[in-house]
Amino acid sequence: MPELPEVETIRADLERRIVGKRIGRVELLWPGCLATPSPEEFCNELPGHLIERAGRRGKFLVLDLDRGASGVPAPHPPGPTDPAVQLSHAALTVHLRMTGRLRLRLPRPDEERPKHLRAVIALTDGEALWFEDQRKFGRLYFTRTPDELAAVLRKLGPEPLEAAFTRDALASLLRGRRAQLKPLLLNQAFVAGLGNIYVDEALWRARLHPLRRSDTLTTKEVTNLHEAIVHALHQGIVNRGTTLSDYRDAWGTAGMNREQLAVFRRQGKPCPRCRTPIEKIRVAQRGTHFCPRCQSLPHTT
DNA sequence: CCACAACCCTGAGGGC
DNA sequence: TGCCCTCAGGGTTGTG
Repeated sequence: MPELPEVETIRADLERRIVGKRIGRVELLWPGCLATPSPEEFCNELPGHLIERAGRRGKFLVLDLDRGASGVPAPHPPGPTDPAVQLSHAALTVHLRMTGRLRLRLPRPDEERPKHLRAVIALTDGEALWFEDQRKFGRLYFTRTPDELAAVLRKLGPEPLEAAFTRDALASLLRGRRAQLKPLLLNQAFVAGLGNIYVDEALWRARLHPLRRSDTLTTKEVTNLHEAIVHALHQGIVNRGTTLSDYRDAWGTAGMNREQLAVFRRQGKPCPRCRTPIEKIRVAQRGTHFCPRCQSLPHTT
């Protein structure tokens, strides 16, 4: 399940390898993976665009494209320093959801294609971006204006690894919320990029019970939670992501963060801090792992 | 705002 | 071998 660290790993790898390259032929092997626009528009309009940047927003990978469309004049030709130049760009956005993979490879002429290949974005230098997805939850978005891209990303909360996400910012977000911590942190509108793995890991590090109500945290606990979120995500990135079964980076290689996990899918195994066996419960329809001793729930809930 | 559940989907693993 | 059931879960949608 690719979360922020996994998407960030893929983004950083792609950034070095595909920026400045041009998109060639596009194949949709399973059109259902396309969120927007129509398959015809996608296959006809995407080729020719130059990839200018590999960005990320939460768990979305955003490839910024030039305006492409050779020969089509801009609606209102801007001057060379006009910010509208930036704002006019198209984008190819990917959400990997559960089992999605994005791989950059040099296809061999006679090779067999994997069963779960859903889309192929060829580059004009001969390489190709493969979008694979066993469970068909992942989605591609081709947007042609900043407004269209903004509509895709509009519900996302703040980026937890940006400078603006301070301890005080988290405290301010928490103010007035009364949900349980686990579902709140999974909510992408609250903070963008956390998923089941890193929420469990962050709550363990902060010594907070997943069912703890968000409006009962002390100042010190908010500080701990902030530090724990940032630490869990950074550690995931340093280790190039967590591979439980499906996740692979842009070269098809597994991440190494699984060995560093304190609680996730470690039920019955000793807590790295206190050796108490890790427990697994179900919260918000998600498997939730925690140390019953380190992360005890106050009697006041 | 919050909790809950169905839905989208495939493959792995258990029971018989 | 094979069939049925459960489980895995990110995000959307709808209900209360």
